[in-house]
Amino acid sequence: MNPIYAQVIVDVPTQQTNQPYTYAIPTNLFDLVQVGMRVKVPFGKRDVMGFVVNLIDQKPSDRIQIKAIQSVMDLVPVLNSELLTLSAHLAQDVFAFRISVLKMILPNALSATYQYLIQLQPTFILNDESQFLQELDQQVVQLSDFTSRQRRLISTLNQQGQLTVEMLIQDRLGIKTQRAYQITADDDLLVQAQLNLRANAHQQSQLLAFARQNLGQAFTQKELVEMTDLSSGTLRAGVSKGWLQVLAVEKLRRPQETMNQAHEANLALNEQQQQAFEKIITAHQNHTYQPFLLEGITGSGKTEVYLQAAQQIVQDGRTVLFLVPEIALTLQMIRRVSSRFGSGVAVLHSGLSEGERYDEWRRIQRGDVNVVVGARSAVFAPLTNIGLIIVDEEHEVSYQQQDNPRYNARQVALWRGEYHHAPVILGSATPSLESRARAQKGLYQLLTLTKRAGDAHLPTVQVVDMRESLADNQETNFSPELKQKIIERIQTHQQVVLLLNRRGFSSFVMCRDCGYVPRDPNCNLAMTLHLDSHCLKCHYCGYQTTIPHRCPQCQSNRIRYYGTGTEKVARELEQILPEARVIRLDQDTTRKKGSLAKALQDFGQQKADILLGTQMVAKGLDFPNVTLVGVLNADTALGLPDFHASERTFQLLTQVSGRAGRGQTAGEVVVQTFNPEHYAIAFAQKHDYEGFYRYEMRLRQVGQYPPYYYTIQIQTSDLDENVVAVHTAQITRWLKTQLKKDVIILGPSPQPIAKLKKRYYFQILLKFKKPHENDALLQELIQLAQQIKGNFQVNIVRNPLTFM
DNA sequence: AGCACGCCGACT
DNA sequence: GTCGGCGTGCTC
Repeated sequence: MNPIYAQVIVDVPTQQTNQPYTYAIPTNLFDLVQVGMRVKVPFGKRDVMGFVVNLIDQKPSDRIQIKAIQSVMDLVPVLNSELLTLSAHLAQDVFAFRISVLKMILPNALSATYQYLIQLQPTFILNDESQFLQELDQQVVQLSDFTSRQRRLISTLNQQGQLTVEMLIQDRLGIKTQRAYQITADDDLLVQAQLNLRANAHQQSQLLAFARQNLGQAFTQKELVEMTDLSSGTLRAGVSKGWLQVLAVEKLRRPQETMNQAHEANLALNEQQQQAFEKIITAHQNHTYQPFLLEGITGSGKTEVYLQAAQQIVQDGRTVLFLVPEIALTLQMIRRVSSRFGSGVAVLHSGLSEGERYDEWRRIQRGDVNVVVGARSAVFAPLTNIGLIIVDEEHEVSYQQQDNPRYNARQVALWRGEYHHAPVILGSATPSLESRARAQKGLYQLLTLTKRAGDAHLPTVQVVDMRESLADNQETNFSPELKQKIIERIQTHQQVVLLLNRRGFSSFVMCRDCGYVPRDPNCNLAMTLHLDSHCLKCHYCGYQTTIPHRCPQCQSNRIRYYGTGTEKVARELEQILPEARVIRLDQDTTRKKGSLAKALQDFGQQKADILLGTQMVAKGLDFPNVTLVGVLNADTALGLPDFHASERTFQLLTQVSGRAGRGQTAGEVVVQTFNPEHYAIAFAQKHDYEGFYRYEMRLRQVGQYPPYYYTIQIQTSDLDENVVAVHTAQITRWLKTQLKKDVIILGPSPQPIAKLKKRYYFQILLKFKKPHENDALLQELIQLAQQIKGNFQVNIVRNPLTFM
């Protein structure tokens, strides 16, 4: 029997509607409705968009009244069964609504817009109240254009027949078309036309000649004009005489970076690269899911391994998904991939316009491409037959989406690799502890690259103790050592990269004399400065204390918050080195599209001596003439109230050190710090990732942090401070009775000041051993919290990266 | 989300 | 008495 009911996820993102609704398929839509398509369905008093997730032949229950699907929005499904399954899995995993996940997976262009067509009828009576309707400059409106009072009036007038309201659900964006001509006449007719032509009608004669040679074919207007040198007027004449027919053909909006890339040749692999390559290919040939952790020092040629493996997979007829972090270097990497794979590449990243993104997505959807390269959201590319997934710089936090749905692209990549029985390469010079630990356990296969390409060596790293530099009470960003080395480089026309670490900027207190940072006695994490309430607070467990005026360690009174900006540093540079040409790179200077690329290009062409920037200068830049890297303040991230602080600092220092000495001349790195003995800095100095890994893992184990424990953050909020406090305490009590004894509960800990939209926030933190052991309970918590009246809200974050 | 229902205070 | 404020509940 034919399925006559469709289960639909409706476009209403609430807890109560987070379930499939059953609709009847009317007979005229019988052959049209398929799983994975978007449909318009009546929902309550209005129509909404929805996704068909299942077809069934029986009502799930006799008690419910069933409505019929109104219309189908797609000709072919926009979601295949893999992505539908993934959406269900992700919704569970990140505690998000299924509809939010479905919409996130698709390009924005396919998210419905809800509009209304309002037409005034002859019976319309104009008065003060209804005047706004008369004054509407267009008939198509959005509900948000009106106040609730106006909406009420529209509804009344509609009932009285004074106006009609029609609902329009549309794609946010259409398919762009281009005028084209098809040669529809047969040869006889064209010959006849040629005979009847006036002798001086050269243009038309030329058109007829062209048409006879290309019978039945179609060309865009642009192509025709270029090929024949005819005017568009002649073409129109051809149409009116019945030789040609006008049609609209699809015009794909292609991102600029994919165009006209010169082909790049393969480089020879060294022995280590070759070994890594072969292991990956073997997994591919065996058609098995196998994650690889490719741990290769900076400059060891990880990219070459990715690209050659990808080539092999493409040759074998399967497709490749290549993820790069959303950083300054995304475009550079995309160009490189494009240059190897030509027109078979699609790109997806945040810099695309909605139209470009939609069109690239459609090229993938139809199977026109075999390689997709892009940032976080590219992990949802509708590729079929995936043979390899690459996650470059797998430790990057930008793979984690920071707002709901908070998915992690690296995790999704592994999920898809498993689904397609394909190898997944996680590559990094400084793998995340989590991934490295999994390699240790044998869950991932570890591949290592320890040699730099060519003759290049890793740079020497000098650590400068800023406590000494600042002893003479000068507030400078430059130690004498760094100053001296910069001067030398500029005199010999070499280039310098300076990193000003802004992460954790001025959010904590540090002693300028001894580097002491107040830490919370329970968690041993740096406490966050709250200037408004004049206190220091541990965001992890809620411990709170006053701001010290004297350093408890050395009794100095120079204990204060710490921070500086690139602008300030640039001014100081100008004083020290007036002749140096400096390019500044930070959020402010790179906000405009293309300005970052321009700045990097200028630096590459040596139009400047010094590149001064924030985190974005640390990753992936490859300038052979850079022989000195200076880190102005290595410490700031260490002050973050986050157990990842050391890991982030080590990664940043290692990555930025990798920018020096990529050419013939050896490189040097100067790291300025108030904590010269800190292990993250010491291991980075020795380029010793493995040493850092072992040391940090011991600390994580003792402190009961990931990767030894999984974490869940339960965020609660309300407009009323007392209400949220009471409910959060209640939830904590409930959790204590429900959770297993070995689950560690931290908190509740309040955020003392109302944050966004005047809401007050609390958090509870759970630490536990098995990844999904509390999922059912947390779902139950969401259900329970939903029944609480008022503005109280609960939000659950898996593996949080920040703790308020 | 958006819409109706229903309860309460402020007005022709 | 009724208009309209908003809290509450439902949508196949």
